[in-house]
Amino acid sequence: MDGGYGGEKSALASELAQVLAMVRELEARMDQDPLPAAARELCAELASSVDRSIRIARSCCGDSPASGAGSPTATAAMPPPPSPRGGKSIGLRTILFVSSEKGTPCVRRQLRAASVQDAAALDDGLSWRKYGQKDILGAKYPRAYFRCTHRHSQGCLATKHVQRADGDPLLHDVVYHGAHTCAQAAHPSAQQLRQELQLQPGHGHGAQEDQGASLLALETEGLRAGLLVEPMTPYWFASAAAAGDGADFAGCFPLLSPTALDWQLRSSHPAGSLGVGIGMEFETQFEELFTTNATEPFQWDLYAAN
DNA sequence: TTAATTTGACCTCT
DNA sequence: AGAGGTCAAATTAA
Repeated sequence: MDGGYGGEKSALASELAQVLAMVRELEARMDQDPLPAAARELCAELASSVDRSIRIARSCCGDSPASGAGSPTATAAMPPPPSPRGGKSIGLRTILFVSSEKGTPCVRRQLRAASVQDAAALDDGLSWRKYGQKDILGAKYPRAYFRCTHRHSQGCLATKHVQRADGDPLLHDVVYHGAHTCAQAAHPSAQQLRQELQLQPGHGHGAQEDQGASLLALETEGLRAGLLVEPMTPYWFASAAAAGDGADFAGCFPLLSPTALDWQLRSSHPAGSLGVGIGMEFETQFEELFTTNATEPFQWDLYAAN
């Protein structure tokens, strides 16, 4: 352990290095033929990364968040990197996409390591055996395929594949297919995965069945949100301030969809009335809500903003 | 010696 | 035909 602020300094350094890499990539794309979607994605990533950097810097330097929103206890409890789910993974930020593509539910996580060294620790605590690796068209890094070590001995069909994100060696895309049915199914990670895999379209959210739709679950530092979205299209959070006028919900985050529609995530949970400032960055709101009300389940709904 | 990883070949799907 | 996913023999590590 590197007690004190060592870990956070390293996280900050890697976060800033990532920002730099994205800026350079963005610069390079400016000269190309219109690639609005790619540029927009980069901008969203950039904004999100800067936001995280600022928060890390604040926590490292003992700077108060100065927002006036949220309770002091909440901000004091905030920064230590989350310990996501029992395993050795130091996964710092997780985004879950629960999809029903090809009829087989899967869970997609984006795990960011604090440093290149930490990337090896993106282990989820479960035992996997690598059975293949493939270069993916247009991707900088190959995709590695894993299946459960106990596939043959216990007939466990769980698989996953891991791919490093282009332009960001710290970001890993992990897609899980199937839940563990072997002995390690009792492992916290496997149990959570099983739970997530049960979040399928038409189940448990009151959302109507929609042909080809997927359930998108977002998780930031353990706080979860679930919503029904269009078929497995990538979504990004915009960092713009929310504008939930007239709504009863204090927690209201903008979600930018590739269909050019603006969406808003609204919390119907009492936690939404915790006095969180509307103008704060969504991730900060997420963390504020989570740290002040971590034990409560959250329910979210997706609204078109226009 | 056993288990895990690597890697080229093969299969399936679009 | 090409891309993604899986198989299995060869190789490496424990």
